Amino acid sequence: MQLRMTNQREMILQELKKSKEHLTADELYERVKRKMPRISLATVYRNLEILSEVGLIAKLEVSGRQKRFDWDTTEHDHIYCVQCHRVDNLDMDREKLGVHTPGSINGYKVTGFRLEFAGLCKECREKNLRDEESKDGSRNTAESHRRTTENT
Amino acid sequence: MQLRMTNQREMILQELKKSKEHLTADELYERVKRKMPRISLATVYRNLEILSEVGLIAKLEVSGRQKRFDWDTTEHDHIYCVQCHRVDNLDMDREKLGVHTPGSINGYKVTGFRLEFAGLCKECREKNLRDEESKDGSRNTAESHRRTTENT
DNA sequence: CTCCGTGCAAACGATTTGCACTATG
DNA sequence: CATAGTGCAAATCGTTTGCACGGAG
Repeated sequence: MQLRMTNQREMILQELKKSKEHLTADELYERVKRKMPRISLATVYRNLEILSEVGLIAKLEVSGRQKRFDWDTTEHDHIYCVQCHRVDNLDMDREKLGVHTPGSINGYKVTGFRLEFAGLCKECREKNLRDEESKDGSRNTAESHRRTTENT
Repeated sequence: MQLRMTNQREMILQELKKSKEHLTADELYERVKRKMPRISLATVYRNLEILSEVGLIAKLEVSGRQKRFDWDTTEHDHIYCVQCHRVDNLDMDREKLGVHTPGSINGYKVTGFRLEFAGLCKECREKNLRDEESKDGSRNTAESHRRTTENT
């Protein structure tokens, strides 16, 4: 199974690197489509998959949501915004963190770990502040988190 | 919006706790169905969602795949098997790990982190050994991970 | 008796796949 | 010129939702 460098593959790779963001397949599709209008979403998916298998890009599986793809294939951790779901790279080095990949835990042969910080990004925090101000004294959005029956 | 403890809700909760595993919605559905054949998958989803919002169970979003649910709501990390995707609890405490939730990174206000180890579970390792032995000298399964064009 | 919860089916969003065609190496 | 890759549409997978009915409080 020989790899061929097709125009669409090259374009996908190039757009991903250019963006410097962690794009989802369809975000990338939208961008690539601007230059190659006939490209199909399936092609984007297929190429992202292949490119990540081959090590040219990295596949990111952050907390439940859509997969994102990373142009930066060196090992690093991420932080994502719980509100807008953007993902950023962290450049803190893993050594300093104190987490080390142990040889084994619970019968597992450990191959690595994923450390992922969650928080509110600057933009969302600022946005929230603005919203808070304009809405004045009514801060009960969505979630309620009530506690009930507590069985056991 | 008052929470009611219906039979199906109770059953779901009970089966999840009984299993001591991190089940997906449909795994749990299969189990509950054995005792309540008319229950619907949608009910299981709805309840898992509600129960986790309310804090009776925990929702787990581990590396890309299906959501899993955890009877254990205390804060702890996980390890999952890259081969069979089972998930186990880790009881190492976070203090000892050296990772602390910093106040802020990269403009984010950090609210927490998720640490997730990956590895091969005992069962899969044993299985692989067995397979290896019987197949003798032919270890090229699936993945090849060849490197190609390396642009930039 | 009030609504929260249910079952069902249909809708959904993300991703994958089968197919006939195209183009890279 | 063989066959990896493409575009398209349909299929699949996990999950959510609208609706009319049922049962907990």
